[in-house]
Amino acid sequence: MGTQQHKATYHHGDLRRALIESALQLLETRDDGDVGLREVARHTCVSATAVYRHFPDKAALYAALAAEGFERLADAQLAAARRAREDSAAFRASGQAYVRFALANPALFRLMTSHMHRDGSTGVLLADNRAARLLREQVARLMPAASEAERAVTVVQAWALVHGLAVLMLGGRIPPDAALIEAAVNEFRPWRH
Amino acid sequence: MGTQQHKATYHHGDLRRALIESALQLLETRDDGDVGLREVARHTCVSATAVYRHFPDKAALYAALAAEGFERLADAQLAAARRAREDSAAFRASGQAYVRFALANPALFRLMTSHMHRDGSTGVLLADNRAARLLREQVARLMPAASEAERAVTVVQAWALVHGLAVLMLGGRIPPDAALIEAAVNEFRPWRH
DNA sequence: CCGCCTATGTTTACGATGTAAACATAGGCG
DNA sequence: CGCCTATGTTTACATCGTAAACATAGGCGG
Repeated sequence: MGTQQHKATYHHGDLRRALIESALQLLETRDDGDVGLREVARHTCVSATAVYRHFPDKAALYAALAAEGFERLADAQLAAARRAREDSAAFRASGQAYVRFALANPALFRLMTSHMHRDGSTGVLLADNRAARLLREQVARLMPAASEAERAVTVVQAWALVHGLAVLMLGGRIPPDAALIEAAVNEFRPWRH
Repeated sequence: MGTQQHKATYHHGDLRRALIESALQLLETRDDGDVGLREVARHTCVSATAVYRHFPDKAALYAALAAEGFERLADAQLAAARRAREDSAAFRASGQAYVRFALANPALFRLMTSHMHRDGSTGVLLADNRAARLLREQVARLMPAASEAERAVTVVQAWALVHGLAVLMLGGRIPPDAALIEAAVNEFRPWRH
């Protein structure tokens, strides 16, 4: 079955990491973002309460998973942006990458966004900021003449657009069509007046 | 305590309705969209399993709540649209109403969108379609010269924009600022080329 | 008007979950 | 070498969703 192996020693080498990867692995088999504490413990061949040696509670596990997810999302966006050889193309590419990431990792994406852990203690905001920083830089490059406030609004618009696309497509309220993603993202060009 | 009263008779007058309203009432006290079957039953002064006489399972209750929520959302948008005396103003007003509804009813909105019941048996899609229909009509009026495909893309963009705004603000990733809502929604005018 | 039938609630029960507390062991540091 | 602490296990409990068996109320046929 899909369980991990090793566990040769009583003391697991790095259980924290193993738990996170078990959970991520389990998330790929689902479409809702619910993993279950005991479930990931089982999948890691470890006692249910062993999780509590590495995470204070379920929310903390989720926070770690979300952090990992945000890292991967930012990586995907940066990679897509780098593949483009023009600023506006890079902007659009990273936007499309956002939506594609959500569609490719539905459960993980849902966990990142739906189970929003409001406490600022986790690394989530930092990871999130990597993507946010890229977005701000892109907008600044595309709208050099605009005021800071105008750019801020554009940042919010762009983020909301791709996030809304992702969520609506994941929820089945909009067809998860690749062409539609392209069209909806590419038509967004607020810096032309 | 916040519990309902009556229950004079053994047979509740209209328990189904009472359960739904208890649940909606409970949702107002939360910010995550989780109500709990037993919790609703308790709040209605009724046995836990009585719920199953009116809903096959928890998902069905959620579907009913979501349906109710979508009705209210559509009402809010239609009302906002009617208050405007110009087409583009109505369009913007109903968009802002969408976001404001989400911020005013965080738990209900989250229940509607996050716990997406994929089965098409419920009335959710119908209610949802009331708002979707309004949106399509508005876009058609605003872009009379555009092709059907262009309009479809604009519909998706507009929907994604307000939905993304709502979700990101609810998640605390964007400040839930009234001025920001206005700016982000009003700057969206894709029918000008 | 009476008695049964069915719709509607209740009780009890079961498995699963998140988590606290007490216990066990392994491996590094004195 | 022996203890101490970090890490994992066992046991236990409250809660949850839900199934099954039971109870009652109130309308309908006689």
